[in-house]
Amino acid sequence: MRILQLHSKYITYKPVKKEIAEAEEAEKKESRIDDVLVLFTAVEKGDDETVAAQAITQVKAFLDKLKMNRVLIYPYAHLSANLASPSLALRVVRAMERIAQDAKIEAYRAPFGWNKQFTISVKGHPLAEQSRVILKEPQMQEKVSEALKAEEKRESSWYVLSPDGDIAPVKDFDFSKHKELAKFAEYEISKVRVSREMPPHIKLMRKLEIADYEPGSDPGNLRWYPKGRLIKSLLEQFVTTIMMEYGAMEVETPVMYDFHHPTLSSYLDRFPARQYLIQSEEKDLFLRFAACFGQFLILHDAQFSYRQLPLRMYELTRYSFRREKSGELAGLRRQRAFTMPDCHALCSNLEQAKEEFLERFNLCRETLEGLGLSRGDYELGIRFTKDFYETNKDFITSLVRFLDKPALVEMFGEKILYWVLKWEFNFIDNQEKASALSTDQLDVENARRYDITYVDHDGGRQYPIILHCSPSGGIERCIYALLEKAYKDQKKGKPPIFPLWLSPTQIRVIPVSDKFIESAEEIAEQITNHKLRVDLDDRPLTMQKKVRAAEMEWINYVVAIGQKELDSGLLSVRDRSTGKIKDIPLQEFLEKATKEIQGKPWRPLPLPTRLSKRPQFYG
RNA sequence: GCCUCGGUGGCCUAGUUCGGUAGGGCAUCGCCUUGGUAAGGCGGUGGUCGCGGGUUCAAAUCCCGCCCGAGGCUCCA
Repeated sequence: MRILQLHSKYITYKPVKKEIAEAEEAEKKESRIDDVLVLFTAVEKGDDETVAAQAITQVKAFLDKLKMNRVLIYPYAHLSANLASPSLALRVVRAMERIAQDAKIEAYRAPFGWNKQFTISVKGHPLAEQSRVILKEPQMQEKVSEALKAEEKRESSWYVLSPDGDIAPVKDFDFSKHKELAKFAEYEISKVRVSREMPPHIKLMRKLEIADYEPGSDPGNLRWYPKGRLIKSLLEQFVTTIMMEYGAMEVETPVMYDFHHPTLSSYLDRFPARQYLIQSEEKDLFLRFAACFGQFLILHDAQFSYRQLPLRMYELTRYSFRREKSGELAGLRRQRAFTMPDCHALCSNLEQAKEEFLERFNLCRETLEGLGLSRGDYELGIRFTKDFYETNKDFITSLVRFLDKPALVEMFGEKILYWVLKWEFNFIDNQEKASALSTDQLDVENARRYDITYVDHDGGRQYPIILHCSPSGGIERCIYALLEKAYKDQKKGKPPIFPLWLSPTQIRVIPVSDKFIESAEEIAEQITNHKLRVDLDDRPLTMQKKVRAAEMEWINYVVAIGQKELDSGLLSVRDRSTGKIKDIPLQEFLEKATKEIQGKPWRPLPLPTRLSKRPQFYG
């Protein structure tokens, strides 16, 4: 028996004419049923009442889950090429109706054997559309055991792996010195959280005029204000530079792909509900959710041999699209359109892959360090198959040793996805939720799927091992982590602050009265010449108020200009990180600030230098 | 998508229990003040109380539907 099950707002149907001699008697009149689970049902050879009962049991379970109780059994032959005889089929659908009514389900049935006209409105939630195949008992057992096996495979167990190689089940590990790891384990394993607050970073992303929700778009597609665009752009530039230095070749690939492309569709079949779909002329297209597609298609067509391996390819995807469920979207933590650096490396064999993997692990650590997240700010999660661990213990432990703190481990009985080893750096936020930043995977499957081959020593074709890495994770998510970290600092009594290189305004010059605006402007110009982002508060406000405004914007250095400075030649610099005011010569201050941002990308101030000329985007 | 809670000038918020002229603070604009490191003073503009419908003499307030947000569930390359 095959059932196409549709949770519908309503269905209307009207018998038009009898199709077969055995058709039931029915009136040619339209029926309408609201809020109903429609079961388009095809009865196949070998089905009987036990199959009908089995079908209703499954449907009942589903109804309970959706808290509804109304079904329409709609005989629909087109689902199967192996139909039962009409007389048997009629018997079976009648049995379904009866069994359903016995189970206290409000059951309706469309007449059998008629050509019917119908209109249906299907609800949009993920469970609304399902198909079922129900087989007779003996075959079913086989099916069930297969399903069970699949279930077993999916089962994983949790451990903590220490730098010395000790691996202990999570319940036996002493977390007293590893509070953040405990939170991570809690989140990953039990996923129990209670929070009624708005995530702090969402308030901050608005208050600091970084980004905001865009009501004119789809949820999870953000608008970026000038300051946010600057921060994001600096991070993008930073990560891209690291990738180029690592030896990756930067490419750019399309954001949309043919839904029916032979190679892509097999990959896509595994994530049918998660894409944005668009139509153009006759084509069905989907928006990419990572850079894999474009890079793999390039690599499929490219010519290369073992001599060019490892081969590294990189793209900063602006954007990657994932149509996450609306309830899962949260500010800068998770969007439907996000920016992800994605780097693949093709390796000739496991040995080379392992070496490459370690190099990238270190690179990821440096990347996070550079953007202001140190070892203490994230937790390592490692996932692998049992087999892979058994044969590569030292290698896996070496990852943990690199970071020099225990990692949470998820071990799988068998390979269920395309990778055998994967790790992530996870940031734990103020609500004790964990989000992956950097990640790398060791993929032993997709080269075959995409038919990516290299020429080996002997001239034969080989499938490479593919590593998939995002050195920083989503760029938006990096900003989320920085904001949440700042909020953590604030709770501890430290001033929240950005690393200097990421601050939209690094230095603010405040004239103590408007007599000094001109002198302040001259100072500001000198600072700008040193590639520092400086602005000037020329508004007719009191000095105190301007200082307050600067502090609320998280500006790293505030420089006051008045008669005193002009006389002494020293600058009066307020340092946000310490709250102290120091009088130092301009040159010395410039050297200090320049040193602080050494080696990091720079972009000019994204707003008018004079505050009086600026719009207010929020608040 | 489901369940729960919420939505009041650009921002924060009082008022909703028990229906009766929407009130305050910040920001913005104007005037006074020209200042020394986290809020100087006075005055003005700005709201069909998320949207649509209903009940009522009367709705921010009660009822229904929808939109948006948060939390939970589910899902998560």
